[in-house]
Parts: sequence; C-alpha cells; structure tokens
Amino acid sequence: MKPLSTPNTSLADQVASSLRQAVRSGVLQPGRLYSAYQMADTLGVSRSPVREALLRLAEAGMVEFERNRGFRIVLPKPRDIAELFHLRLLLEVPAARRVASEAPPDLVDELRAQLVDMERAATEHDEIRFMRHDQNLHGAILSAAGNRRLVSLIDNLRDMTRLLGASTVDRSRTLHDVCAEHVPIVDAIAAREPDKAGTAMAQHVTNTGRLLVAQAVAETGDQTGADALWDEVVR
Amino acid sequence: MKPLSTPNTSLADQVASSLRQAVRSGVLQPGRLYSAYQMADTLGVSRSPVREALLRLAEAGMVEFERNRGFRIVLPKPRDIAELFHLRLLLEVPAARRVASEAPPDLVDELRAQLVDMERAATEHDEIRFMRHDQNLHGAILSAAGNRRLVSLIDNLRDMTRLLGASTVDRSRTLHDVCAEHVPIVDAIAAREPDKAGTAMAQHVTNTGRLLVAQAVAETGDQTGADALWDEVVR
DNA sequence: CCGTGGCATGTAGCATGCTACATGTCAAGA
DNA sequence: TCTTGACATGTAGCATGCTACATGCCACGG
Repeated sequence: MKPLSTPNTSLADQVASSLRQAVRSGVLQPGRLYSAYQMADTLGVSRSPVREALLRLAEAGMVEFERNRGFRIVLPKPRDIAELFHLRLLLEVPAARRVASEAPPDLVDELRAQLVDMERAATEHDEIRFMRHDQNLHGAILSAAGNRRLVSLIDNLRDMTRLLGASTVDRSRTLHDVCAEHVPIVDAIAAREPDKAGTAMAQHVTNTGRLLVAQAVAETGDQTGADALWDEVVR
Repeated sequence: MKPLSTPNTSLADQVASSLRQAVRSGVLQPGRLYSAYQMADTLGVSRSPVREALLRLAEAGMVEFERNRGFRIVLPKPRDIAELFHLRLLLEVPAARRVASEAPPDLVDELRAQLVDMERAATEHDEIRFMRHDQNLHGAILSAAGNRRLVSLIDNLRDMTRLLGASTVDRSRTLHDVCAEHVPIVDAIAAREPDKAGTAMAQHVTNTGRLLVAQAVAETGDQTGADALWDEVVR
C-alpha cells in the first residue's frame, strides 16, 4: 500500500508559495532589495527554509541573490517573455496537433468543462479562478500529449508569466476575449483536425505573447519595438 | 567596470559538481541509499552546502529524498529518456532549421571547429572531451537560434543523458559514427538548407534517443518493447 | 570642494545544534 | 511459528551560531 500522503508540505514549500503569492499581490516589489533574515522573521520561520525556497525561485529565475546584500525579485525583461512564449509555441503547438489526431473523448469532455468554468470565472471577474482553469486547460492538452516532463516544463513557464501578469494586469483584452481564443483550439481537437488545432493554439499563444511583450516594453520604456523584438526571438 | 569574477564557485556548486561526477564515475550507484551526513563528512564540508546541492539535483530529477532515511540517485527510466529526447526533437529541430536559414559565417566556422575537435577526441577515444565538444556543437546551434532559455533548458536535458550514458557506455556506435551524424547537420546549415538541416538534426537526435531507450529497456528488463515505447512517446 | 580610509551595519554562506520520525531489531507473548 | 511492541539507530528538516565581506557613513586630510 502506498503512503496516504507524503507530506508535500515542507516548510520550504510553504514559504515558496508564500513568496510567489507575495510577488503576485505586489507585497514584494521587483527590483527592491530584501533580506532573508527579514523574510524569515516576517513569516515566523527560521532562515533555512526561507533560503531553500529562495534558492528554488532563484533557479527559476524569479529571484537574484546579491552576496552579503540580500535578494531581489527579478521582473522578467521583454526579451525573457518573448523567449518564454517562443518555447511555449515550440512545445504546445505540436502537443495540440498530436492530441487532435487522437482526441480521446474524455479529454474533450474535460476541455469543454474547463471552458465552461473559465467562462463562468470570466463573468464573475474572478481572475484567480480564471487563470487556474486556463492553466488546467493547457495542462490537460499537454498531459494528453503523453510527456510528463513537458507538462511540468510548461507549468514553470506559465508560472513566470502569471508573476508578471499580476504586476500589471492586462486590460487590453477582457477575460472573455481570452476565453474565446481557447474555443477554436478545443473545437479543432474535438473535430480531430490537427492542422486547425495547431494553428489555433499558435494563434492563441502568439496573441498572448505579443501582448505581454508589448506591455513589458511599454513599462520598461525600452527602445526596441515590441514587434521587432518578438519577430527577432520567435521568427 | 564589472567585477573580476563573481565567485561562481560557492561550496554548494562545487559539491553539486562533485556529486554529478561521482554519479558519472559510478562511485554513487543509482538506487542505493546514501546520507547527506555521510556525504558532507566524505567531502569535508558541512551539511548545508551538501543539502543545497542535493536539493538542486533533486529538482532536476537526478536525486530523490526519503524523509529521515536518506537520498538515492535516480536512474532515469526508459520512458524518461524517451520523453527527454522528445523534447529535444521539439526544440532542436526547429533551432537547426532556423539557424540554417541564416547561417552566420562565424557560426559555421565554430561548428566546423567543433567537428574537428570531436573527430580528434574520437580517434583518441577520449570520451569526456568528445562529449564536451558534442555539447558545444549543439549549444552553438541553440545559441544561434537566439533563445537563451532554450540553451540552458537543453543543457539540463543533455546533462541527464550524460549521467546515464556513463553507467553503461553505448558500444553499439563508435564515437566516429556519432561524430559522422553531425556532419550533415553542419553541412546543411552551411549550405543554408533549412529542410535538410532539420531532418538531419531529427535523424541524429532520433538515432541517439532510440539507442539509449533500447539500452535502458534492456537494462531494466522492461516488458514493453523499446520501439513501441519510443513511438508512443514521440509519435 | 573632493578624495580617502576607518568604522559600523547588515547580510549571504557555511557550520553546527536540535527534534521528530521512519525503519530495523529483538524479545515477549499468543 | 507468527504477531506485537518497546527500543536503538540514524536521518531529514528546521533552528541557530558564526565568519567573511559588501556597502554606507563620516571624519579627516588634500
């Protein structure tokens, strides 16, 4: 018999979650210097788990250490975002194509259910839930593609975008718009049309990516145009 | 002026390197239980950097912790390897295609130089150096594709294969054979023929992947045929 | 007014102390 | 023989102590 629950809730894990949320909610501001001591004290734990969590985030590129100085939240630069979405294109488009060529019925049901939930969250303006179902939908497609590593990989990438999505929520598209972009993907998969599924996914990811890059460029006041950057990275 | 050298050699880094090498050289055997205490003692450092290094390896999937018991080196299962090469196909083939469409001259020079070094290492049966130049060649192509994240990602994946490559060195192909597989890739890039470059890269990665999967299947005495597994994962 | 050096401050990184717990052992009881 | 459970053993995970060092501040000398 397998253990009931391998306590996946080590203190370090909890701290990591807290830190992510703190970044999302704006409590931890990118660029500013913080100390692990301080964080440990604030969270009421010792420095070890805090350091462990920070190291993990550092490896994901969300945090940078400065020796004997502290750490700071790294706000992804426009190029980072472009690269990130480039990877998503390279991985998620083939996944959508492949899944469409098989289209297991229960997967289609699952996808439709997520769509419904997304729509509902959109009307209620519950951004958190919306993002979760968005993630679920993409996750379901990737899982069905049969590569576990792929799933966790994309999960990490999406996590990054969620971080920055919080600092400046994207207001140029409503949640309903975003939701609508997923419909053709699911439809194509249900209809077993790989080409359509691929292009729909590419469209969706590209739209999102271009928007976030443009947004990041606007914020940082970077010289290079967002479209130029996108085209250079994604090509 | 930039700092001379941000000491990238934290103790934890060194320990991580030591551990990788220990696995490669067979000193640390997969599946066996070890203790961090022991390792710290052996390496002559305290437990903190050892733990830190182990956590990093654990996140990469090379190591598994057992609470209050110890840790063990995880030997990637056939499916892991298949998934890993699936990802490499998804990422490296487009990279090769793209680079071929541009073919910066200095890149071609670099690639040819790496080929020469690989060949030399092959004749001298210097497997370590061979692997390094192999990695350099792939890395150069990926770097030229302009996505830094992509480079580090593939680096990690390749690192994994090197781990298991050591436990049972692949004897069905000579180093010269492997080297020869790279030639068409470089030629196609130099000739600015994206299609050829893509197929050559796909061929190379597929060959290597199928072999390693077959090898892993043979070792573990798994039931499912290696080819079936490959086809299921990669499709 | 500006460069220089001592000093106080605060931190990352490493070492070490401490606790709860997962397992192996073995003797007592059925 | 099989089960039970007290106990010893050893570890992960967390807490805390310790050190070198990067920076800011300020007084002093040019």
